[in-house]
Amino acid sequence: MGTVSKALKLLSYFAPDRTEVGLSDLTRLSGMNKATVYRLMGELQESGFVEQSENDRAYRLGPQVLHLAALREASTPILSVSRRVLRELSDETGETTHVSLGHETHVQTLSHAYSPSHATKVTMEDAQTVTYHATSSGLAILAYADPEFVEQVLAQPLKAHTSMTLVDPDEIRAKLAAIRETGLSDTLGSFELEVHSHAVPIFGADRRAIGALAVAAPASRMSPEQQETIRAALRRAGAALTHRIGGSPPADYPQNIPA
Amino acid sequence: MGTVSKALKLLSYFAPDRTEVGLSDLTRLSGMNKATVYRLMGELQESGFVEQSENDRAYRLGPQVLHLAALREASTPILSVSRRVLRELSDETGETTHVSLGHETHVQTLSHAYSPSHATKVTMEDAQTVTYHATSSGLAILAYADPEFVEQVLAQPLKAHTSMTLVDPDEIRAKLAAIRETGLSDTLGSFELEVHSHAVPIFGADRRAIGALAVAAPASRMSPEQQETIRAALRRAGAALTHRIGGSPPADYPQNIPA
DNA sequence: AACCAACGGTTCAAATAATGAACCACTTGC
DNA sequence: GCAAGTGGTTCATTATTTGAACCGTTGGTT
Repeated sequence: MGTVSKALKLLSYFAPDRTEVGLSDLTRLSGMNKATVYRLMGELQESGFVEQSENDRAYRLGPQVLHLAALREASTPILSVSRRVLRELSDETGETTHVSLGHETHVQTLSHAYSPSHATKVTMEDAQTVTYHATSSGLAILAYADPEFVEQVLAQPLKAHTSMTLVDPDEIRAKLAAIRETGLSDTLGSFELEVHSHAVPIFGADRRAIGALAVAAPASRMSPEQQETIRAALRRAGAALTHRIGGSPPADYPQNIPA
Repeated sequence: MGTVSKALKLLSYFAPDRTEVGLSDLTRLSGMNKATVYRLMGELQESGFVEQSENDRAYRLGPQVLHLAALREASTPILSVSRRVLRELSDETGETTHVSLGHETHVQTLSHAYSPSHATKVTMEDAQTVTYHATSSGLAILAYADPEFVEQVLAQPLKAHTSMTLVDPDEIRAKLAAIRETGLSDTLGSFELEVHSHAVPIFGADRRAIGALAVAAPASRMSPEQQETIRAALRRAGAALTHRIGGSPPADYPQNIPA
């Protein structure tokens, strides 16, 4: 692993529940030498990727990441576009919605929206890291990913988040095939019990799945009618989001599924 | 310069008008060896900071920057908060508004809002890089920056963007002192002719200026009354933004300026 | 069709930068 | 006043980065 990768890996230890990290923590988390971490963080700081708290000297992400994100948005505006799509989808379905992006080994939630319709709802945090195999979003992405990428994901240890999580690679492959039939994935309690989640893949300009759009609802509220509402709304919203970021679904993506 | 800094410097060549850059371009822009650029970009790609176009192999910023920005927003939500502040300020003043962040050698616009009030307005792009000395935002930040930082900025060559740009360090120092009197900066045509811009600094938790909030209007529309409206609105909005990101103005910041 | 220039990508000995054990100064809790 | 934690620093050893020259392709010109 090159020096640059090591430095960037240090950035990955920031998380929603750990927005500030000290030098010693980073050293432990990364397993690198303290002097190395210190120097790398110093370089990251010079470039504005992290900044240091005045009093306790803990590191936090710096303003430079906002700048780069603004630039990325200028070319591929998935965030700003998805915000509106999420808002509409939440209003339409009355449930919590979110978009996620597929990464090398995991899926990251990017943005979410709540609906005021119900007092009980699935709550979310942005920038959460979740697994491919246990989430409807992750499975939706996998269903339209390169087969070798799927195998790479399935070759890793698959954690059983709940008793409902699919951890058998063969079962997951079957599930992915089923998802490809409809273009829509759903999981019941496989990441968190009592949560019934539906998702559709979002495609980039190269017709590959780059992320997913999802609706998460309490299982208790998931009547067959509600499920049909969600599936229809999700299909429309997903197609809209894919289109508005300049992407296109692959030729074999089920376009017009009759009710 | 360490390897990490070199890699991160490569990211700085992305701009609103150059969202995709090829290997040879990066080599020329950075002055580094092609093999070096290739390897560094490869590492940036592995970490998801950039991705490569399928057809022409040009690099563009990757999804990882969005993830980090979402995290940064979770701890210091300047972007999401500023969006609302900008909206209100634009509605109130009828003009274009924007927030910028101060960096080592330059200022970067982060987000902006337009007003529908007038057909003619100042147009903006997010993630633009501008100079400290020629913009009201930059001067507002400098007025509340460390004196040594000010000298560092003034020691660089100061480009005359227009005939109105202040380029004499002494004149700029005088201007900064004047800004400190009122806590508000304005420039007329110093970055672009015919644009009259007002700005207030935004302070972080450590009471240092981290950025600026600005209103940019066509000079022709800037009557004394309109100017007073803008100054008052800007003062309020700036205080609100500083407060809502968890920051505080320094003790010597003029708080309640009578009209 | 032959040419040329520019592109992305690759190689490997030489040069340079990264590394890590041990260190210091400081703060916190007992 | 001790012990254990913190952030920060040093410097000989080591491993990585570097860059000139290379290859294969592509697209435009003669």
